Amino acid sequence: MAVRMKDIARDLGVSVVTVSKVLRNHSDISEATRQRVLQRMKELNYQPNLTARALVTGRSYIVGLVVPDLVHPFFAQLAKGISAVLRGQGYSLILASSEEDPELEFEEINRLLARSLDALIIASTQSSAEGLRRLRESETPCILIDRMFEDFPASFVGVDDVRVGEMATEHLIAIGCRRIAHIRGPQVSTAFGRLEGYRRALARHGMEPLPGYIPAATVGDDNSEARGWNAMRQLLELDPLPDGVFCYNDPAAMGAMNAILDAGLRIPEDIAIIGCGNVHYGASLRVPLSSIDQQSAAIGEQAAKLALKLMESKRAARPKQVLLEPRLVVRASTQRWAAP
Amino acid sequence: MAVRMKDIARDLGVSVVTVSKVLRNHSDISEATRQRVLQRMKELNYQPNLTARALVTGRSYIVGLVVPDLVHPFFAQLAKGISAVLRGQGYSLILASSEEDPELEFEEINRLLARSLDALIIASTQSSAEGLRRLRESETPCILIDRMFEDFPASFVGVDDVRVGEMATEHLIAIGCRRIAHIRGPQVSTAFGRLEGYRRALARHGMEPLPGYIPAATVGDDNSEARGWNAMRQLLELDPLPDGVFCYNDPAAMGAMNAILDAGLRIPEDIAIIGCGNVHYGASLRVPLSSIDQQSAAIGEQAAKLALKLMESKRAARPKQVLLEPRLVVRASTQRWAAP
DNA sequence: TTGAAAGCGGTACCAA
DNA sequence: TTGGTACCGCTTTCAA
Repeated sequence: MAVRMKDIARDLGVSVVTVSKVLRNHSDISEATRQRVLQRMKELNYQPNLTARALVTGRSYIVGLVVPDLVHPFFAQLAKGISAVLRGQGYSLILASSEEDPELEFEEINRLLARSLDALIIASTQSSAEGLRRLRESETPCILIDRMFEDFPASFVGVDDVRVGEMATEHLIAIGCRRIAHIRGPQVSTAFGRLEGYRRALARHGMEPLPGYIPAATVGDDNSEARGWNAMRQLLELDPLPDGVFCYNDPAAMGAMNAILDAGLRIPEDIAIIGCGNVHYGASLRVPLSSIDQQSAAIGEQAAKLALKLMESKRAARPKQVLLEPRLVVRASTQRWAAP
Repeated sequence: MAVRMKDIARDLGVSVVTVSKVLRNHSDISEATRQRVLQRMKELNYQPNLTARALVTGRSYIVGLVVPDLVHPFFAQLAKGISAVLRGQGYSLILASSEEDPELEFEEINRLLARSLDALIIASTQSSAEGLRRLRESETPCILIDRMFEDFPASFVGVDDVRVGEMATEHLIAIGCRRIAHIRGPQVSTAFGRLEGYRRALARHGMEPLPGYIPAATVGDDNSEARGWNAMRQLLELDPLPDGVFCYNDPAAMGAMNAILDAGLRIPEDIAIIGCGNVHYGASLRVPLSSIDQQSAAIGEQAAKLALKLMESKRAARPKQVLLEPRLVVRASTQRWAAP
């Protein structure tokens, strides 16, 4: 069994309290005693039981992270960034995946709350903040990432998604596209924002989406790539064909690109494609993919730092919003000259 | 604050013990009392404090997972699979990333042990089992995945890496390659096994690696892709050039492919490439990548099931080995006719 | 400088 | 059927 304070105390003929104080560097312990205790701890390889400590202090040093899909590189990078920052401060990370299912997410949140987390970081899949009510009631510091809710008073870290949509669409316009479609994402703020940005950019240039140019993600497709492929198939039925497509994320863009190439069309000559997320293998694809960088590493880092701040502060700190600026990354899938 | 048993007991004029028994479906509670308690629990939305429960029962319902790199799709899929199986049984998953650093991994293991996990699943980055000594001493059920140690009596789930190496190399031979190089991985069992398989397959056909044909991964490269690129650059300096390369994983293969294409050579006409892992975007690459499927989903699932079994069994169950058979997936990067 | 006692939120055992 | 008591491993308070 594991070594306990009791064991050390017994061995040294001191009390448990004394051992506890040494462990936490209390000043009211004589140097001699301190040394003896430290010595014995080292010998026995003592590790304090964090569960017990959590119970009495109310601080678990555990942070929860809920993401829709771990395999999506964006969320994997996020998790990595968060984990790296927290590790340095002695925190552990409990990970839960919602599989893009609001119901499942709800259950996972409850389970996590039962573990008395010190903070929860979540890219929620809910379409309204209603499902997060219990989370708010628990008063656990909470940080939304990537996807936000207007009516939910929590901190948020993410990119400005309207800017994302504008940036991508403006870029397609700049390279000469005139019939620009948008493969949109599921019912979350990210997708809404990007769609809004797309509309605004078009409007600014006196354009608007042609009928059928905004195919919705098919429900039931198990991943973004399949959704992108299906949505692109729909677009390829249209007349006139789009000459540029802005996809709500990179996996969808990969699916769309495959659909285009399989149909015998060329990228970017016939149809230019831009995605979002800038996944790290984007440069190695059949056609290297232009993308709007979502700053996943920065989001993870900022979210973790914000979590640390919220956990340290005694009183409930005011929610804070961190909006990062997206960045355009141009690769072959949009590399062509502007039409005259 | 959160609702406690004490609150419910007080409200109903019963004892805490009674409440506790209802919660755990003890039979020695009258139906009437049971209903009243359940009723009140629902009203107050009671959630048992898992930390407290863990302290007294010695079961935390937490499983730890340590991987070298979350962003690597193989490990992301693994984590997803494990999490899915455990979720159904009420377990949570604490995730730690070792960043391929044995020292860091050592620290993470210690921290996890302090949380009294019920089991630990680990793709270890240690080059010997020595760093895992404390883990064994703790008697926490432990499951090695992907990478194993001969001299460490723990369960293992993974593919047969010698088979992986043989399969890849045999395939290159079958399509007509005669000068086959191998870009090898870091100092872990996976890499050793694949290298061994490569040698055996060559030997079986009366071949052997030419000098310089097994470039070592450059230390300091921050990821497999960069390693693959650098190693391929070394190979491209050689005379004669290899006409087939087996890479220890897919990211390395992607790096290698980029190096080849950037040098103006063709895949697979000049050099055929095969990787390992079968990452899910492999089909969308510049040249769709042939690969040996490592069964990441199956590994995750099996590891989680094995963990469940070990946790349920009272006495320390004997370590069990699960060796999965790899599968060859042929794509364009090795699609060419055998030489006459 | 040290430690006895109380308690964190539960569960186990046994007596009422 | 119900509940008192002890206890899990640690921290906090306060008296010695």
